[in-house]
Amino acid sequence: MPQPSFHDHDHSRCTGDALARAEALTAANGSRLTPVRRRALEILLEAHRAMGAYDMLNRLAGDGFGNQPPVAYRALDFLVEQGFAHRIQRLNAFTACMHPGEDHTPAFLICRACNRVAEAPADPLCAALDTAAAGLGFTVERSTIEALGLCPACKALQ
Amino acid sequence: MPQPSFHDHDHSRCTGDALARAEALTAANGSRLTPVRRRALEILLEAHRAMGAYDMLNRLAGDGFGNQPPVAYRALDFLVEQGFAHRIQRLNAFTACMHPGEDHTPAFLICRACNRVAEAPADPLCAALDTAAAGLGFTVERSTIEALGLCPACKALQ
DNA sequence: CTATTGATGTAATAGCATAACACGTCAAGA
DNA sequence: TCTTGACGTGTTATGCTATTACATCAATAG
Repeated sequence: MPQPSFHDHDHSRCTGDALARAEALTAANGSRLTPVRRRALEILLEAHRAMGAYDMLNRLAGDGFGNQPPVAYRALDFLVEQGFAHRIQRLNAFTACMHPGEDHTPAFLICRACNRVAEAPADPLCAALDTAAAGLGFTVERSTIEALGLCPACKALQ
Repeated sequence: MPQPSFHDHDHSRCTGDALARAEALTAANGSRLTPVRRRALEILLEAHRAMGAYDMLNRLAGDGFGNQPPVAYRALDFLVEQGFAHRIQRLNAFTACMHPGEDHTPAFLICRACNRVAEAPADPLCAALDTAAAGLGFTVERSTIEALGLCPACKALQ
């Protein structure tokens, strides 16, 4: 199940998979995938693109949940903590994780034309970063790797 | 002239150097290092740490420049465009570039305790990222590499 | 001389994020 | 059973970050 956003794929299936995995993981670790949280994850998965907290808030409010910012931020923070979603710094936005439960630090490829985001494997990159940092006496706890550019589809349209 | 922020160094000298280089570079490329812009760069260099746009704005306003946000954002955007400063996505903040004119894409090491930021060389990392992205058909134009963790000094205090 | 460009100043607004408090539920332990 | 504590949710209010739009001015090219 290779790269997500820049390739065609059975979307309903990947959404269902991710939800099922989220259920399983939360059940296993004692945290709770409550209705808001679950719905937030569904929305992220269905959107299949990076989504701002306020967009999420509107969707949640439309579904009968609260309509104040903390509602969205709390749900999103939970999903990020659990590894079900990632935060894209550059976009102030969130995106569903394509590999929940695998404990990875991905690189994000952000298309500046269509705004889609893909995850790319970045474990070797992170390792290199850790090493470089260690050389300066710095201990890395979390890393952010994001690239802005053009996805294949948008490049073709230029 | 190795790593900046996490080591002692002659700070007034590095500030002067950077300013002089900025003068030279702008003179050479036809852009103008106007008073606000120059002052913004001085402030960044003297602060020697990442600084939010509104902190910058206060400093600039105190020096007799305008006191509306665009004043700070325009100066900072200019400095970033010219390569005299970098934006730290994770902090919504800006920091003076330690190697102006060298056209590099650094990695930033952000200490979560003292909030200081150091630049680490990241050209190999960027190259790896470009390659990984190219494998997915994605063309990288700009990359952001930031690590959050503990600097040597703060680690020692734990 | 004037048309254009670039820089600055200002007002207004949009967008992102969090602190603080109230309330309800549920489960563990007295 | 009662109660206490932890957690989750809702809401108010606020603060921080960033941009759009418009007016003004100076320098310069034609």
